[in-house]
Amino acid sequence: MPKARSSLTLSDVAREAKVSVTTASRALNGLAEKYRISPSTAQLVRESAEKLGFRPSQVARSLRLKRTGLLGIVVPDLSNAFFSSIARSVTVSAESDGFSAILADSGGEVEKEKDLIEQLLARSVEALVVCPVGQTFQHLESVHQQGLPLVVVDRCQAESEMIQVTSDHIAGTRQAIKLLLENGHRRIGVLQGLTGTLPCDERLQAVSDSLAAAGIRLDSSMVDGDQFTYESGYRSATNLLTRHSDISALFAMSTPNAFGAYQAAIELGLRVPEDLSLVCFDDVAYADFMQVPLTTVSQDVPELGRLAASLVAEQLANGNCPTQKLHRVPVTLHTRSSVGKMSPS
Amino acid sequence: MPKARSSLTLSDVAREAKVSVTTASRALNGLAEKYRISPSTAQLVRESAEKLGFRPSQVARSLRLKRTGLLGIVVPDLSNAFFSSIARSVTVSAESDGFSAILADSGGEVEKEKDLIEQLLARSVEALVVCPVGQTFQHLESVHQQGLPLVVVDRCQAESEMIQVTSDHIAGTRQAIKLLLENGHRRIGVLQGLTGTLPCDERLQAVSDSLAAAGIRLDSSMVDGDQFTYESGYRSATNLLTRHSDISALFAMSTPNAFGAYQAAIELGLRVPEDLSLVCFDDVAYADFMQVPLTTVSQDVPELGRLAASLVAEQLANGNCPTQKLHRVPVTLHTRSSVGKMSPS
DNA sequence: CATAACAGCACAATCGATTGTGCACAGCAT
DNA sequence: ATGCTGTGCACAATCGATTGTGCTGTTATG
Repeated sequence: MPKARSSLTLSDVAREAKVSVTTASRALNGLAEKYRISPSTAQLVRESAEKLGFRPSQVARSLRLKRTGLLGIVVPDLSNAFFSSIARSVTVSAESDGFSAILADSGGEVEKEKDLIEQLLARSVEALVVCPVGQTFQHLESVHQQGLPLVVVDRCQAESEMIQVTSDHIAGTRQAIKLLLENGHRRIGVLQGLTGTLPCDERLQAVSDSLAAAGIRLDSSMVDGDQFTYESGYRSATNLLTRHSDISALFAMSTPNAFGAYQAAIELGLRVPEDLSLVCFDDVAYADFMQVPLTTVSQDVPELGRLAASLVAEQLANGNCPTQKLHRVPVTLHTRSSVGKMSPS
Repeated sequence: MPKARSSLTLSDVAREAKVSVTTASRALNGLAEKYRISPSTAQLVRESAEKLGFRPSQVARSLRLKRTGLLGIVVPDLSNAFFSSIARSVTVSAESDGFSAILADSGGEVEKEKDLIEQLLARSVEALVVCPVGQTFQHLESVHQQGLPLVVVDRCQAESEMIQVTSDHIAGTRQAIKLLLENGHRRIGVLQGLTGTLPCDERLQAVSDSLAAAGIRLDSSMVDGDQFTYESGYRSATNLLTRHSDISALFAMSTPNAFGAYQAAIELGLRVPEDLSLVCFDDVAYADFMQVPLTTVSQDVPELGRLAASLVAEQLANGNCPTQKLHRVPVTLHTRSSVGKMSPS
C-alpha cells in the first residue's frame, strides 16, 4: 500500500534501494544507459520507488531544471461563458502537453491584471495566455519583450509584435449588416461594448464601412453603450430607441447587450422582429428555445483557446516567435428569427 | 526602468547593494529589526531591489519554506457554467488569500481525475478543491488521510470523514414536488442525471419520499436517464412520455435535461405547460426570455465555491479539520411558467 | 586600560532534485 | 606482475532563497 507521505524524498528511495541519490535519480529518469547503471540496479530502484509511493518534488525539479511546467492564464471573468470556454480549451491543451495551468481572474480590472501577471511571473510560468481587460497593453508588451511566450486572446492590440488571437470581427459584422440591409433596414443602431478594445472598435468601424458601402452614413448619435453587459445594453438601447423613433434594427456587440436591448424594446412596446430587428455578436445557449431566437454572429470560442494553446506550444518548442503575429478565427452567422423584413412604410 | 530579466536573483540585488545575500533577504522580508540590520542598509537594499526590478523566485522560496501558495482545483467540465462558476469563486477567494489556483479539467473521467490529482500533489499544492466525477472516492479519501486540506464540492460521498459541500438537494426537490402536487399533478416522471452520485440519488429519494407522503408510489418505470446532459434528457423524456401517456409533469435533474425534455415534448406534440409541466434543478441564463420560462430549483453556485474556499482557508489557518463534515447550501425555488394546473380530466 | 555588551553583518547549511566528473574494481593483454 | 580499458556507481556542486549562529568592530563601564 503506497502511502504517499508528503515528505518522501529521493534519498528515501535511495536508502531503500541501497544506492546513492544520484543513481536513484538516473534510474528513475530513464538515464540508466547513458550513465551505465546496470539494469538490475535500475530495476531495484524503480521497485523501491513504487513500493514507497515516491513522487518527485516538482518544486525541486523546477528549481534545478529551470522548467516549471506551468502556464498562466488570465481572464477578466471566469463566470462569463466566453472566457471560461477559452480557459477550458487552453487548460486542456496545456494538460495534454504535460503542463499545468494557473488560472487567474482579473475581474476586469487592469491593475489586478498587472498584479496577477506579476505573480505568475514570480512563479516562473513558462508561458502566458492573457485575455486582457484590453485598454492598456504596456505591461503585456513588456512581458513579450522579456522573451516569455505570450499569447493575447480576444481583446488584442492593433499594431503590435505580440502574438495575438481574435475573431474575424470585420467579416462577422459585415455579414450581420448585410443581412439587415437585405431585409430593408436603413436606420440601424449600434450597441457598443467596452470602447477602446479592438473587438469593439473593429466592429463599429465595420458597421460604419458596411453602411457607407450602401450609401448610409452612421451618425454617432446612432451609437451608444460602453460595456459588454446587460445593463449597458438596456441603457443604450433605451437611449437610442427613444432618441430615434425610426430605428428599425439594432446591432448588439454581445449577447448580454442584446438581451438588455430586448428588455428595453419590450418596455417601449416594441415587438421583435416586427417593430425592431436584433442581431448580436456571440452566441446564446439554447437560442432556439428563446421567445425570439436571436440571430447571432457566433465566435468559435473553443478554437480561439485551442489556437492560443498551440501558438504557446509552438513557441515553447521552437523557442522563437511564430512569424504571423495576429491570428483571425472565422465566425459564423446564425440566422434565426430576430431579424425581420422592413415593412414598406 | 525596471527591466525584470527573468534571471535576476537575490545575489544580484546583494551585489548592487554591496551586502550579503543574507542581509538582502532579511531586509526585503521585513526582518531588519529582528536581525539588527541598520535602517539605512535595509533602505539601500530595498532601493537596489526596486531599481533592478527584482522579484524573488517563488520556486526557490517554495522549496526552502515548504509552502508553495498553490491551491488545486479539479472540475469535470469547465465549459459547464455550474463548474466554471465554482472555479471562479474558489479562484478569487484563493487569490485574495495570497494563493494561486491551478485549475484542472477532468473531462468527467475518473482516471483523468486521479491523474490530475497526482500531478497536483507532485506540485505540492497546499490544498485541493475537487468537484469529483463522483462515482469513486478512494483516491480522495486517501488524499484526506494524508492530511492535505481537501474540500469536495457538489458530488459528495455519503458517510465520509472528508469535508464536503453540496446543495440541499432534498429540500429543493421537496419544494419542487410540492409545487407540482399543489397544481394537481399525480403522475410525475423523473429525468435522472448521473446515477450513483449523491445529488442524483438524494433527489430521486426525495421525489420518492415526497410523493409517498402524498400517497403516491414512484414506480421505477417513471424514472429514466443517466447523465446530466441534453441528450440524456431528450432520450429519457421520450421514453417516459411514450411509455406513460398519462404523465402530466416531469422533474428534471439538470437544465440540459429539462431542455432535452422540452424538445422531446414538442416533437410529441405536447405543449408546456398546458399538456406537460416541467421543473428542473439548476437555473437557466435569461430564463425570462425563454419561450416557456422554466420553473427551477436554483443552486447558489457562487456560495458553494465561496464556502469551499473558506473551508480550505480554515484548514490552512488552523491546521485542523472543521468539525462539521458535510455542509449544505440552501437552494431557491424560482417559480416561472413551466408549471401549470392539472386540468380536471 | 581592559573587557563586557551590543550593534551590524556574513558564513554556511538547508530544502530536493539533477549532472559533470572522479573513483574503485574487474577483466584482459603485455 | 604491470598497465589499460571499461563498467558501475558515488561525490559534490548547483538551482535561489531562508535562517541559526558566529565573527568583527565600536561603545560603555569598572
